[in-house]
Amino acid sequence: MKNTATREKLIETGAELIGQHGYNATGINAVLKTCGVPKGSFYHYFSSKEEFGLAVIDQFAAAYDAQLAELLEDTTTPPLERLRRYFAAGREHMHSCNHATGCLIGNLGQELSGQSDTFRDALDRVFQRWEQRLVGCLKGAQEAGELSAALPADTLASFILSGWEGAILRAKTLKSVEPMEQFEKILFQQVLVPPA
Amino acid sequence: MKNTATREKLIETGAELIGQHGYNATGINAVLKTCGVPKGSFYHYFSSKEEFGLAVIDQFAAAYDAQLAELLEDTTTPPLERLRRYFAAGREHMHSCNHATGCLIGNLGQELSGQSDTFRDALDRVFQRWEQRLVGCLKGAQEAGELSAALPADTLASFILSGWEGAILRAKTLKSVEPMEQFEKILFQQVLVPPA
DNA sequence: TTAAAAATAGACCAGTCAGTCTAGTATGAG
DNA sequence: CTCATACTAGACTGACTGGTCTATTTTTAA
Repeated sequence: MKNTATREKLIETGAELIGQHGYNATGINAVLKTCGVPKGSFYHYFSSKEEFGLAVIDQFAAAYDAQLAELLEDTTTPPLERLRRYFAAGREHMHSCNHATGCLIGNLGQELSGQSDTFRDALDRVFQRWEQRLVGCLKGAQEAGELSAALPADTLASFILSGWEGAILRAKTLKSVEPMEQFEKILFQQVLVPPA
Repeated sequence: MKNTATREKLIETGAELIGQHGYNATGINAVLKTCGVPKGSFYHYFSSKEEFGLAVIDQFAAAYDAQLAELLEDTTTPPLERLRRYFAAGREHMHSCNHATGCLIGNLGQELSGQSDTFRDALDRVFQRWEQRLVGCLKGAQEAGELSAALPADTLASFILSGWEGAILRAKTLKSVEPMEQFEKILFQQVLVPPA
């Protein structure tokens, strides 16, 4: 019968709590209590907390990537404008979580990549897929003549991802989206410039 | 008699372990065992784990700021060259810790700013002092004619700090300093440019 | 020399952690 | 109906958590 509803509920609740408090600070019992699932069910679907954590990452990454694709491959909008919309969506999300959650992948990357290679690999794959989406959008901008082709798209993508993740971190500690705005401002003013 | 040696040993060990495993994942007992100090001493010097964590942050921030000042205010070197040296030092540190530790303040900012306002405030103050050091160096560069005065130094400083922290995060998950190099490359090529 | 204060020492506590275990219920196949 | 499997249910375990407690040793000041 494969009742996946309970499994999904666990993952959804896990993503929420881990996003708010981190992986280590989120107890399995807290997840169970929040979504009203007994412990027996948890260990029926997941063999350990680590496997659960990886499932949370996978599910989040899939959903996030779909959203990313929708934004960055929207061919009815000029490439650089798509990027601006992506940044705007990130700022809105930051507001909506009271500057507390930020980016789940970034949070876990910081917390777990020194703790477990399994987690680090999983998170790095997410970052790389994400970077590839940026590369696609940047190449589109270069082909459309919106963006100088002097800089390689993959270097730019790495630069943007780093900067954006860092801006999210600063926004969390500052409790303000200002660092995200400042990052975007200079990025478009100095880096993502039209051909000379 | 104010024996501060034990206290310092605790803080030093704490910084090391928290840097490696994060705050929540570092138990007091582990700190005590590592540096051979009994629990009675710990609670003689610190009233709680939180107070201990704040002391670790303070001590780290002070040491880091001193190093930062030495690098960024070295008037025998042109301002932008000072910045390059600072980035080089960061990359070296990343190598020396096997891409595992990264930046203690960044790590804790990610892990704790959603968990405790006390920690968030302390970490934000560190970031802001850090940013001010950058502002000073950037203004020096503008005065020396190395850097266009078109962009406000404080916006630039925020941009650089965000980007650098994000690059450190990426370097941790990738286990390579490449993101740090790519960030530096584009920063100097596109952002920290001489007056037109 | 002595008494107060500083510091060391670690057994101990209640609570929480991830994970196990046994029992029971629901469901689908034959 | 029958039986195996999927799933629910939660009491329980041993290890570990931050923190307390009492006792002892060391140092300082008078």
